[in-house]
Amino acid sequence: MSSDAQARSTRPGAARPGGRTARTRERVLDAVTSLLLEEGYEALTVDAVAARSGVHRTTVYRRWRDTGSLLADSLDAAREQTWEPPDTGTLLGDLTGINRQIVAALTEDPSITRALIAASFRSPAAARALRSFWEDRYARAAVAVERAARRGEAAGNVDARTVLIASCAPIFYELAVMRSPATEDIAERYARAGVAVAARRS
Amino acid sequence: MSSDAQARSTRPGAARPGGRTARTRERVLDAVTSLLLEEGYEALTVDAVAARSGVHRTTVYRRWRDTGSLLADSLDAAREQTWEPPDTGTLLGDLTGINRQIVAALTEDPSITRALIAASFRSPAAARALRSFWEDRYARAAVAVERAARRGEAAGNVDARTVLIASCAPIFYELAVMRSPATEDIAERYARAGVAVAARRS
DNA sequence: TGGTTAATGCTACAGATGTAGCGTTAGAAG
DNA sequence: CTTCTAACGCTACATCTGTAGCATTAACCA
Repeated sequence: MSSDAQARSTRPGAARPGGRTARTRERVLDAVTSLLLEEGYEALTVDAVAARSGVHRTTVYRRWRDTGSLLADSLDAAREQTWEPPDTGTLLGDLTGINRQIVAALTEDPSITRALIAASFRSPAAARALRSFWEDRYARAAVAVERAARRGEAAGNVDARTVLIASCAPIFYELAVMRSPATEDIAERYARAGVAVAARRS
Repeated sequence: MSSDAQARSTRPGAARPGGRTARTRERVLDAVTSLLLEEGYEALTVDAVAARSGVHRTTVYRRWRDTGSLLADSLDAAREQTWEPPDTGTLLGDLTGINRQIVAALTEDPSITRALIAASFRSPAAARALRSFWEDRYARAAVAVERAARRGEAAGNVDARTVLIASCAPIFYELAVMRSPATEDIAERYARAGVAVAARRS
């Protein structure tokens, strides 16, 4: 399910998905990923993508509208659908593991996750992609909270998403919004916050 | 202390702060605030600010460099330095009150806070202003956690900033990053997360 | 009061965003 | 193999960003 599948139902690519259209799409998205890796998000301009892909810039604008859509579609194409949360035997361990992945995603260079967040403020398509990606992650990670409840680490009536947000949101906030330097313990510190929320009976 | 005071020590405004320089600054910052209120953040272009203020666009670029700096300087000029956290008698009440203020700031239209976050991804000056503003708020709000510790609601050795981030970060995350719709209970829900973190002995 | 020069005004330029109109090419169907 | 037309290529345009160089104005000091 592509992030602009709806758009493509009335825009280029719907009536003739074969041959040239698919080739254009592949060349453009390849250019996006290579540009991101080699030059970073600042260099991801429509002009640069067009030049590198050999596809004309007006065609890129017609099909993707802005760099946020390009980024969203590129991530969408490369997305692994098999992510599962770690299962370490304790809620603290599971949440710490998830947080470590987020820390890594936000501090790597170039950080696609940070690029997507930045793009989301200018591009509705990027905002939708960001939101759906993480909502999917939280839905998949809910099982970690349910396991904790069965072990007695979490209250039975606790909302899994609230626990996960309590654990993850401070990581996004510190590293992506406030750009605080990443400390060694940040993943575990806020995982403990998630544990505290889970344990609290409401 | 202005957000680009350092810049102005070597750039326009340092040697001749009187008369014309001050007038130019005032006219430009007035144009920024009125543009923000009337047209929103998307309309806040250097060209529009220059046109409205009557100051030439190259002068705006010379003194502020980008719209993020304009925004940061404008906020800085209007900033009230007297904020204090609510004192309701319970930690939950205090944190809920703080969160309600953040919810209001992020959902009002136009939201200057959201505009500043958006700008921070493109403008170092805006990023600095955002960070310093909220660090100041957390420092001032720490007293609420200390009061809670004296009442026995919080562990004595708990880090106040961690509690505040646990309470506030999910609000920023949901409303500013993920753009989830604001629910009625969101302020209190994550204030409870802060309370849980505070109560937990570490 | 006049001289110095900081600060501003102005023109020009290079690059990026995003759109409009029209010509061209190549899938898809008969 | 021919026809139709979706998708693409191309040119042109308007707007915005950000910078460079030079002319002009007005603050500040002697």
